[in-house]
Amino acid sequence: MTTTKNISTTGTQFEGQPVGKKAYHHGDLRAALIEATRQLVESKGPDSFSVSDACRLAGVSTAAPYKHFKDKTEMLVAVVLEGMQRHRANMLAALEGIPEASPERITAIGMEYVAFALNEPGIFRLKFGGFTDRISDPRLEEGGQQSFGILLSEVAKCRGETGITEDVRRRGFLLWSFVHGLSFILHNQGLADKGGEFDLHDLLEDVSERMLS
Amino acid sequence: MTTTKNISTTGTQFEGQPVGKKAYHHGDLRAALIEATRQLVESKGPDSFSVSDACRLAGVSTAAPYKHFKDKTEMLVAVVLEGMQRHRANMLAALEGIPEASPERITAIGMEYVAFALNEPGIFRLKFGGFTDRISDPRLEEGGQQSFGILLSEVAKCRGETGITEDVRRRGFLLWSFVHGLSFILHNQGLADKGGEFDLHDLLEDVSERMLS
DNA sequence: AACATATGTTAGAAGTTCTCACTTTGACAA
DNA sequence: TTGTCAAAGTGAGAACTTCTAACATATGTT
Repeated sequence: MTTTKNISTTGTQFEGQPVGKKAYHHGDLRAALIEATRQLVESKGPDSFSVSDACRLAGVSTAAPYKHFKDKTEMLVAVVLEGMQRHRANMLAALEGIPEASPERITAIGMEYVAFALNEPGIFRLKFGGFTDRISDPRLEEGGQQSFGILLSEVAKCRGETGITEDVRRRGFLLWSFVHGLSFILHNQGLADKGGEFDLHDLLEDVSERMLS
Repeated sequence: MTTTKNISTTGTQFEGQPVGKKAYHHGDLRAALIEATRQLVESKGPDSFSVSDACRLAGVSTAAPYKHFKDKTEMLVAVVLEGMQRHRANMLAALEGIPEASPERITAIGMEYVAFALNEPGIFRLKFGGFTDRISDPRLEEGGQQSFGILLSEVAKCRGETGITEDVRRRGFLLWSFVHGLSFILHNQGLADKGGEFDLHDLLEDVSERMLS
């Protein structure tokens, strides 16, 4: 540690902050730590993530995070919650421009679901790989319900229903199971062996139609 | 640590071992550690598993495992491999007595797959939750292929094919995705919310028929 | 019986999470 | 403008981890 003067590495430096001098207070350490955690989870994998690594990346002492998070778990949960929001936003965006009540909308949701698993495997694992199993956080619960709700509403429209009937829930559940499993398999195996030979869009279209008829 | 004389807690004591006196050598520490690891993974969850806990449970020093396993990861892999063998055996056993070339055989495999996820959630998570992603062990690879092979062979028979055609592989892959996703969802949520309202056997039967026709 | 090998043990290095007492800073009231 | 307080940093260290190194003790082969 040779530098007492130091150029900020965060990019979130406040305007009034003199450049070339390290601020004692960070500005927005919470956000910086979440971003550092996200990066590390993606690059090293959730298992290898350590709070100390995140501190090193953010350029603060190892005690600093505990002013913003209860513990390591809460840091990871924060990253998951942020990821889920992006995931939902992506799925909604994927529906833009696709005719209402068409199975293609279901396919589009599935494509986006798989894309998230492949593009952000670290967060996907944290969210669905069991890490959250023993954590009862209403925000995690609620986020999952919302995502499922998007799918259910599309299924209802495709089936010509106005509400979420039991039949809609059942078909939605089956579709969700399939897309979830497909995502996990591709996520695990990186398209290498099983499944890699098939066109993703074809598979999703196929299943959407089978499940809606 | 008050006892120098100690009754073996492992149940795998050798016959010649005088009862009431702790042996310096364990007898089969490798197996005992695998069993301890399995128990802890199921009771505390894979994330909370520590080698030291396993040592305490097996009644040996924390350095002992390293005579049998390269590191912590290798201990967990050993547990996964043993679990996969049981999983395969269960699936094959579930087929007994079910008429050949009937979709009910596919359903039976699915039921067993889900049962494993619910009965041995710790191992299920280790195997499929991403832990093995960065581990390239041919035995893990091979085990997965074998399980998938069981399904493929049943699909082929149902479709009246003699070999594993592309159509068979495609249907098998779709079925597997579904069952895998279903297992994961039920595993995560313990049947609590989504999906718990439906009869498992019905769902599997439904999907098997949709995918085979 | 003796020796080589396998399989234990203790001690400890390096790294982890998290707490505690302390310091610095920004904000706001007087 | 200035004094004070709360928020948000710091360093030190306790308790735990994984894993290594050096040593001790059984086992089985000759």
